[in-house]
Amino acid sequence: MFTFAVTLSMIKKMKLKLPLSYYLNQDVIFLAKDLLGKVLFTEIDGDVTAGIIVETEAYFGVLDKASHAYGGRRTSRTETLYHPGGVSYVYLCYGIHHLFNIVSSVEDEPHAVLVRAVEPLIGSDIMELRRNMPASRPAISSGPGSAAKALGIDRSFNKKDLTEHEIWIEDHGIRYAADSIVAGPRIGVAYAEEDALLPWRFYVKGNKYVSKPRS
DNA sequence: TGGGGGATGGGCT
DNA sequence: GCCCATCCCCCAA
Repeated sequence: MFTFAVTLSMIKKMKLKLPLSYYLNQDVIFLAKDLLGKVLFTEIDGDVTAGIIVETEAYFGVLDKASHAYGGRRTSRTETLYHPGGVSYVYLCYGIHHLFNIVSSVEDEPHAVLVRAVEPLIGSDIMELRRNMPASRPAISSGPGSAAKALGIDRSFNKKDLTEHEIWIEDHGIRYAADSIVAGPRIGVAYAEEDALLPWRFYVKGNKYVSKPRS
């Protein structure tokens, strides 16, 4: 009986990176759900870290009152959202936290998926240094600000090509049963009026890295 | 040019 | 549960 470990170098040799065509999909609600289980990577000064995406939110472009692009708003910040799918959108929230989004769909259709939590997969030791806490604590990568920080994502990652090698996403074949994916209202978007109630937050039921909405 | 507010998180009570 | 850090964005003027 043989056993073997999947090493980082083996993973790097396989063609697991999601292709540009994946991000051009015009159904951002589908993508937000489909991205659960995909693996988000960064490589910074030779340090590779990666986490399994376990919580996302879809932002439905110009029609979505919760989106930065609502009503077709086009500013220097939101310009990234109008780019064709397959780039990152990173912005500073509350002056402190960097929030990472995946821009999707075609040019001038500013859809995006916010990554709200990841489960550490590769480089937990590096994440511990970035977060200044032990990897045993779910808080290390729970919530959009923490997930981005654990992966070393800051504003310099805005508008990066996700098919390149600074930040990218891979499919490692992780799949969740339909009944273990939960859909519910998005977090922190009360200002979006009726759109605040849309069930466009998706997460893996029971996963300890999924963020806890404040009650 | 000014100021109100935000797709949050951590620490303390 | 409460508090507030901290900075950039954005729109009104």
